[in-house]
Amino acid sequence: MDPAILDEYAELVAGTADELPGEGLLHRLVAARAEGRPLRVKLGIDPSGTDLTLGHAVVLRKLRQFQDYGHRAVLIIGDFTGQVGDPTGRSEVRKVQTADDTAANSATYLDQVKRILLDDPEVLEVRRNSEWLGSMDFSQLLGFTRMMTVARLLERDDFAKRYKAGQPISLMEFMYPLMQGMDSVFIDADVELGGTDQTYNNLVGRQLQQHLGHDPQIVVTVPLLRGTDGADKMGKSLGNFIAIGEAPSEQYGKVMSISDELAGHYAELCCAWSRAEVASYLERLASEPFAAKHEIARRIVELYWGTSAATEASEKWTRRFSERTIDAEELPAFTVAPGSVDLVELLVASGLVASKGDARRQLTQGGIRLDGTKLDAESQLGDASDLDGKVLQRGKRQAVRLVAG
RNA sequence: GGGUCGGUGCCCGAGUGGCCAAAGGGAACUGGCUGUAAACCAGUCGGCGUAAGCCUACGGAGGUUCAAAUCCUUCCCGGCCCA
Repeated sequence: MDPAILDEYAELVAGTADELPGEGLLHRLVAARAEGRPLRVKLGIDPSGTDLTLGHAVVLRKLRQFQDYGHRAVLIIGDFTGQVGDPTGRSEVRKVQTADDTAANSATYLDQVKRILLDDPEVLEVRRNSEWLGSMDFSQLLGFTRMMTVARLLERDDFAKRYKAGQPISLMEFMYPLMQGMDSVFIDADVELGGTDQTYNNLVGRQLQQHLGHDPQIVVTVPLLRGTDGADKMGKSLGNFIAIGEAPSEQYGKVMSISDELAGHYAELCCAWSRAEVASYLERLASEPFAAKHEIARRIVELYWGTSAATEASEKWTRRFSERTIDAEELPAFTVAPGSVDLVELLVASGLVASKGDARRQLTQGGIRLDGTKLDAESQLGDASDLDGKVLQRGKRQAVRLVAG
């Protein structure tokens, strides 16, 4: 066998969680090569939110890798299925979205997706599943429903739990995996990518294709990226995310604050590195963790904002946190009303503390600094004009630049 | 439809007339140590007040009582069992 194909295969499955069936991708690569065609690699996205995070980026990067090898990414915007809502991992019936919601969301999604994928019609095909699902008639639908059994649908963990617990499962939700599978049929997918939480849905696609006598798609899943807290998967609702559109210094700082152990995980999933690069990174991480964290922070910022932004973010970080000098220009400004200033009230007004009680607590504990000098509850600030340009800080991370009003 | 158990602070969870802003754990925040890592140690963790204290809070609304998260009525929501 052509060693180049083996190598391509190895890169494509690097950092993935599962390949079903095992080595299926390799065989499909070989077959496609023999036919002189690229693979059609499907990824469905659910237009339910707006900001893409590094978590979403994992699977998009994997898709991009396929593009880099000349395969065709078929991105499916679930504008139709989005109105149903993916029941995956849900313990209750989900609210439906309106067509307007999904339309607005998918536009912002696409903008962001194109920061990762190659936006070239040769290797990118964007489809909306309303295209085929929206106009399907009832008899056609029944044709598909015959290919799936209730028992199999009930195997799904979340459905099984809900069923057992006597919680409602709407018939509409029940149809969801089937709809996702139909997408694979309609766009004729060779491969479907997804997070490990999508394994079941993706396998349904295989089953439908098989019933119709098509070559069933290979299912490749990627691990779910853990959030910056290292505990749960990265998610917007958990507040443990890094958005791909976030400012360079924010991204840099957030990456620096993750645990060492997580850095390896991010290196594999967020950096678009080859196997060899990841391996050598892991070595550096073990011997020189701090430097290695800088390296990964830099890499991630670079991917979304470019080299010079990454350099700048890195320098800023060092000034701020290693040398402990605060670059006032970078901080949000807070305008102090003229006249004499009450410290506690200023802290509350600036949003650094949650309440006056909180302000006093922080003062007692030495958490408040003005231009680097610790303040206490007795500290007098004088007049607003004396504060102009000074930096008021809570703890290590939160600070505002004061401006006399 | 019947029975039964339950709904407590960001989350889990104890409390079953006063000693309850409510045990304990987790999360979070601050300090120390550090590499804005982890681990560890210390403090804080409803609001207002320097404080005494006041206010808000134990699913909702009423009531009993000097006093209710705790008792009663009613309503809403959930689990389990039966039909």
